[in-house]
Amino acid sequence: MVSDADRTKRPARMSVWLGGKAPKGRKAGQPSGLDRDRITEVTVRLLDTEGLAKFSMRRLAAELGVTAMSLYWYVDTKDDLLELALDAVFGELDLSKEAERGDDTDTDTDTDTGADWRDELRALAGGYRGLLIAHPWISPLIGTYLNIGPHSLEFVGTAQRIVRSTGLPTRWQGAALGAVFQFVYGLGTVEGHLKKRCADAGMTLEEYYVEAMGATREVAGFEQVLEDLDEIMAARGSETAEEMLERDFEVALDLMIAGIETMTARHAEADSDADAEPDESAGTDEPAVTGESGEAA
Amino acid sequence: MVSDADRTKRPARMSVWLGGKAPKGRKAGQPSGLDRDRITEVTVRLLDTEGLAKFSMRRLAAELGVTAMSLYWYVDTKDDLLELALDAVFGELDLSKEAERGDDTDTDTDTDTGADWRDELRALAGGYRGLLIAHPWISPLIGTYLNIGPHSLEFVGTAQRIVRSTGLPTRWQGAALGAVFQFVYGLGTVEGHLKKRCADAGMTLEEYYVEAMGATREVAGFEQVLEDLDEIMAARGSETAEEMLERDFEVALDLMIAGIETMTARHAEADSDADAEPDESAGTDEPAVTGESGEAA
DNA sequence: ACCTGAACACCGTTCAAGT
DNA sequence: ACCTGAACACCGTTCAAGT
Repeated sequence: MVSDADRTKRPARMSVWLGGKAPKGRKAGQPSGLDRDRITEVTVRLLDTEGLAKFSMRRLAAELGVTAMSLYWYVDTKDDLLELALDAVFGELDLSKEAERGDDTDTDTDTDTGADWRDELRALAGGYRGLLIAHPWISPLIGTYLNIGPHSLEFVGTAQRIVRSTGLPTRWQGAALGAVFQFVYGLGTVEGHLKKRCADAGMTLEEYYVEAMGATREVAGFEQVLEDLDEIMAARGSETAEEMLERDFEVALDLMIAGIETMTARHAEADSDADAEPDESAGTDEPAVTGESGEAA
Repeated sequence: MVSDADRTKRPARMSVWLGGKAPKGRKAGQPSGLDRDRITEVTVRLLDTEGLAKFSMRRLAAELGVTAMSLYWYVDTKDDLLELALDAVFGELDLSKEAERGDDTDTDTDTDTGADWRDELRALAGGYRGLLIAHPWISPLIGTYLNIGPHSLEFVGTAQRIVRSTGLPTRWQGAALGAVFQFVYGLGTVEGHLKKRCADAGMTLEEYYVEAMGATREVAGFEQVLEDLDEIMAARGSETAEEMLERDFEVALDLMIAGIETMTARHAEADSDADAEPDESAGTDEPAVTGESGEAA
């Protein structure tokens, strides 16, 4: 668990989304105008401005003009509240660029109908990265919780649908999903922390780099590592650090898209003797999806 | 910061590795037999067995048979201690399969000399994944700290060297490094948490999946997501959950290796008119390396 | 139905004091 | 040089009590 909520023993429900207390409040009769939505909203705002480490039930209560204990009327534990905040943030994703949820699973499974899935993948990955950068605190939460709120599931569902439409054999789709979204998760995590630290220190990204590289230089015996970095910095021309990060992200995505295409093609030519569809789904070895939505989220 | 150490204001050094107090202790004159190495060692053990959330200076002190305040003789803050523990764990990596650190940068830059870099990449990525699974607590730390301890830098240096030997144009190498190791970071993070949660709940991975999927089923409106998972589970045959994860990891790596090969080939044919080396390094747009070792680590 | 005060069992860290 | 006790300013959560 991310918070220290485990200091006390408790029935240990797996997630807020499973049979916890009903979302109390709704009718406007509340003395303090509190309800789950409002609490969640302010939680997100506080986490954005002050970070996960400084967030506390007492701090939140103060912000809402109420005692810390009042919050426990609406929420069982701090962890529950963090789960709510996490899913709320996933709601910011604009999934409109993606196909609507269809009832039939067989619509998009053709090998290479248009370049659509590439753009969809780039859009979704970009949105996810944006979330991780705008709200750095979600990163540890994603790793920790089951992540089965409605908005998170919508995201995972969209990702699944896109990967299904790549033409990649079914038994590799789980791996492709993991490759792309775990990469974005890792990158977004680092970028999020990086930008937060810059903001907190009142530095630009450029200034931070100089500082960090100077720091690394003080650790003896690793001149080679530094040399490589210097080379890259020197050669980057007029690009800002921001642009470098952006471009690296896109190149990495291109690399994975190329990988998906190549492996799809390899598979197609491997059974070109049969005229079976490249994604015949039954096989002795199917790909794993971790079940953990963190896998895709 | 990962710990609550920021509750007090402090000069805010960037890392333990930079001009902190010298690693006290060494001579055997200590009344309690304490020194940095021993403290770090026990810290790692406690983090492994009880997790980051339960780790505290007081708990550690108790384990060492000493008051919490004694620790501050050897270490400035809890964060410093966590940085030490993090780097210690990177020391477990066996980097022997990789080429020795060479002084000349031009040795391995040929386009495609042997299949070596593929195996090296798989070995290093596998080792990193193993670390994240064996010590789930390092994941948030990697995202948080500068990560410039000697063992971490050794790891980053090795990763750089491998990517340099792929034949990929220099301006894409940063992205490739990010793609592979951020992916492993993301995957390892989720797998680490997953296995820890299973262990804590006394469940097998299989049991946990059933539980988690049943849980997801309770959230109305996402039958499609579940259907896909069911399909995958049904088709996986005799494979254990463990084996599924393992194979997904390897397929994802294959996918990225295929991506690197494809992009290298594309680049080579793009300037096949000139006989320039594919990694001529100067360009208007060089790839970024975040400077943050978290980028590769 | 909703909110509070006091209390419990914790934190990281400082500081003056001991040996 | 190394370690301690007491203290400060915090935590999440419980529980009995208020309105």
